[in-house]
Amino acid sequence: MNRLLEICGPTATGKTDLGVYLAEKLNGEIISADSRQVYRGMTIGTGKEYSDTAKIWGYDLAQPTDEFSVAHFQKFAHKKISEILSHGKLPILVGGTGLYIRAILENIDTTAIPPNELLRAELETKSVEELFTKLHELNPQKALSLNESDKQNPRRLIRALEIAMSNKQTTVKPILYDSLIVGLKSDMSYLENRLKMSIEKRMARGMVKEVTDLLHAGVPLESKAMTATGYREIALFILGKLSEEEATQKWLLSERRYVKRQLTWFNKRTDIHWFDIAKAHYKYEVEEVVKKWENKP
RNA sequence: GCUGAGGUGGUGGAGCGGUCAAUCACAACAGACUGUAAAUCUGUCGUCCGAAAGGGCUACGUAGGUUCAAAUCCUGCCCUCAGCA
Repeated sequence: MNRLLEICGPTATGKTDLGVYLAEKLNGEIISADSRQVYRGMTIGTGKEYSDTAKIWGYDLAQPTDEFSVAHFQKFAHKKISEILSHGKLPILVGGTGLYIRAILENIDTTAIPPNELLRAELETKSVEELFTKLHELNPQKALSLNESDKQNPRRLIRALEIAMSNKQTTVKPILYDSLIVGLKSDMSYLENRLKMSIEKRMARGMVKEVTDLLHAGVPLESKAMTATGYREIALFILGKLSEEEATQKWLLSERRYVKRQLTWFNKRTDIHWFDIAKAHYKYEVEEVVKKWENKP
């Protein structure tokens, strides 16, 4: 089976950095699995990094006002991975968006069913109880499989209904790659420190200008792209609703909360090889593990 | 110094005699996750015992008082803010 190296972990742990390092050593190319780096014009705030030596795919796939979701990513990534493989190189999937990674490694199948905007608009007016009742009528099995949290999550209920009402059949897709998953993390106080520094760096690099440009280009404050951490906060600063100090403070807070959600997601997986980025030579340890995996028949 | 407003849990901020360990929001902590996923949603959240039901203890600036009962009413004191001097 084709090999795929996967590097995951919370934000600001140096995943791309490690990816570039390994790409050089192992003749690989990187694909970013990040739901916000796909947007053009969102560079500083989403932490895009560029390398002269390693190819990085997956940036700037859409306009911030475009519709973009896992399904688009899945299609893109599968295609890109097979291209890289056909050149005899190692594909390295690098990112912090759990669902996107899962869509590739486990090949999520409901992505074949597209959104139905009309239906969504209609369902959005209903209460979660009504949505649940309706789902229970159409697909009792799915309805009963939902946990207490999802039963009260309108977005998930609407999507479940969308699937239940679609006439397209989903087929279980096979797993396509033999993958090694490397995870990067450290303890929270260490990560928080890195977040702080990363925000300072991004501000110095021109985050305010980047957000100003987006606003001038007509990207609405409520748009999905603008929910990326930091963007709304800085936009509010630009609009005079927050001081710079307040804005960066709130930004740090949302980064922190994002990191925790990412860790909740990744910690659940049992197939991740974790490395502590606070350790001086973790890169070499990763390299060793990866090489062993690569040389295995 | 005088006048007015106010001091509530980690924070903002309700409550204005009993149903108050105190609405709500935020933060914190834990969790969910199959086309919005950096999104969305759930649970916990004074403290102690308990698996739970439930129970104990300490709390609404501070010291007293009134009352069967006070975060809520009265008085002194301390502090904060606004206006006048």
